Amino acid sequence: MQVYNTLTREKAPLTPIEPGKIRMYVCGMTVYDYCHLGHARVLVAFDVITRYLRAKGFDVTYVRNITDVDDKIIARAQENGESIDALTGRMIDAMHDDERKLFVLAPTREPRATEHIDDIITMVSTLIDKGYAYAADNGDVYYRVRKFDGYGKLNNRAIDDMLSGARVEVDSAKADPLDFVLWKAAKPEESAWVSPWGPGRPGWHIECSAMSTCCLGNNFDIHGGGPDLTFPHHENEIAQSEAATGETYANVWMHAGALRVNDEKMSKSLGNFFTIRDVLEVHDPEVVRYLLVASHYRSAINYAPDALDEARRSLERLYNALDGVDLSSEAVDSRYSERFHRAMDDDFNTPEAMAVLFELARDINRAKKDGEEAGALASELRRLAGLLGLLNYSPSEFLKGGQSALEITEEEIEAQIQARNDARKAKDFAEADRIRDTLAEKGIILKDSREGTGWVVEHG
RNA sequence: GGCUGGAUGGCAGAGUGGUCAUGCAGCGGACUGCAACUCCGUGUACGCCGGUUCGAUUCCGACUCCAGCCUCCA
Repeated sequence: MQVYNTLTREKAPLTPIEPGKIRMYVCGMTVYDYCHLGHARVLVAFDVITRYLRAKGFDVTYVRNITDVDDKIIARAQENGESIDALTGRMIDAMHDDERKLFVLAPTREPRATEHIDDIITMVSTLIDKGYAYAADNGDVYYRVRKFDGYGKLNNRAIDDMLSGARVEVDSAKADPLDFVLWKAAKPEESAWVSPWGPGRPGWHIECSAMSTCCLGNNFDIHGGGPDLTFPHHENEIAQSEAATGETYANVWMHAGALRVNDEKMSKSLGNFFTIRDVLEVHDPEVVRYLLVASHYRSAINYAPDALDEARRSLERLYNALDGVDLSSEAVDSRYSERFHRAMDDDFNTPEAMAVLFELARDINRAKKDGEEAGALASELRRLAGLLGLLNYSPSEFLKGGQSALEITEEEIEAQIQARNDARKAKDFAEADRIRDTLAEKGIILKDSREGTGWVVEHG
């Protein structure tokens, strides 16, 4: 199993710290708003990684935090005129709902920053004791970046290069512009936690260091996150944790690629982001998931309207292959499985793994055509796709899906099909075609076969 | 400016030192009353210039262009 490590910028064999076990931490959401497609990308990427590692027999402990204390949360709660707890509670529920819809399995643990304030305070104290942090006059506590030798190693950056680009902060209590905040003093009106440095709340970076260490130990296997977290967030986590514990923090750093919208960066500041729930209003969750899995996890994905339509048509091919085949038989054909695993073993190469799925589909279709038993192949297709979290539905569920939008019931469709088949028997093809066209206008596509007439719902 | 990663057929997207990615779309054929599904066939694709090699899209070097990070963001 080869995995690309952002820290070394190369693939290397994955060697668990404890044989057979993988301890993984992924930076989760700041819960002040609904999750957007960029979140979906990260969620799905690490879901596939977890599913596959487990399928390979690893005992995976997957920890993904929730940031439920932060400036943006405070601001948004105020804006909405609701309490912080009400806001974060609502957003956490919504996030779980989005995840389930996208077939993302729940992480093993989901620690919340507010539940780890003591651990955070302990770590900040340790950093102060070791000389890596200092309490400033304004009540903030800062990390002394220049004190940590390895600073910049994740991003291959020299400290002095950063200085030239650093923003000049007019009104700062920092001893050095590069220093970053570990503990923020509360403003008079704000709710705050008691600390040795006065009332305040944790800085963003420290919570991940504290929670990952608490849940997984000082040294763990994989640390993941979105593409824009490598700097400064992950760089700062390394500085905090390694200074505090004296041990190597995460062995492997994994970062998902960016998700772009119509060839533009998707960002809060540009305001062009799609929430997951908006997209799922219009598109089947598995279609969205397919789109995300069809590219390698590290490459950029461009989200565009056409891309989802194409994803649906590709998925239809897979479901069409499964359609009408008995899926109860045992899946055993090592040829496909071997190739699938070879692809996934190479840094989770999902596009290549999916090529195997489509070859399976073709072989199933050939077998069906030749009247051969296709059950074992179909079961294999379903099993392998399941490792990617795909083909969760029955073929008819998927192919006949989206009926809620239809203005015709299943009974009416069946009645029309019967009427058409009567017309066909009577060689009244004009009438038969008229019925078929009428149904087509309503989004119902008929499929004649030896076994009878079936139907699917047309999309797009 | 610094760092990182890209440039593959109409589109999406893997990969490889020398016969095949895969999907969508297109075209031709088969099946069908006609369709849909499906099957078979089909495309001088690898940014540009040099080098290494019997042979490079794949290795090396230069160049051009693009994106991300360096500021809250997954």
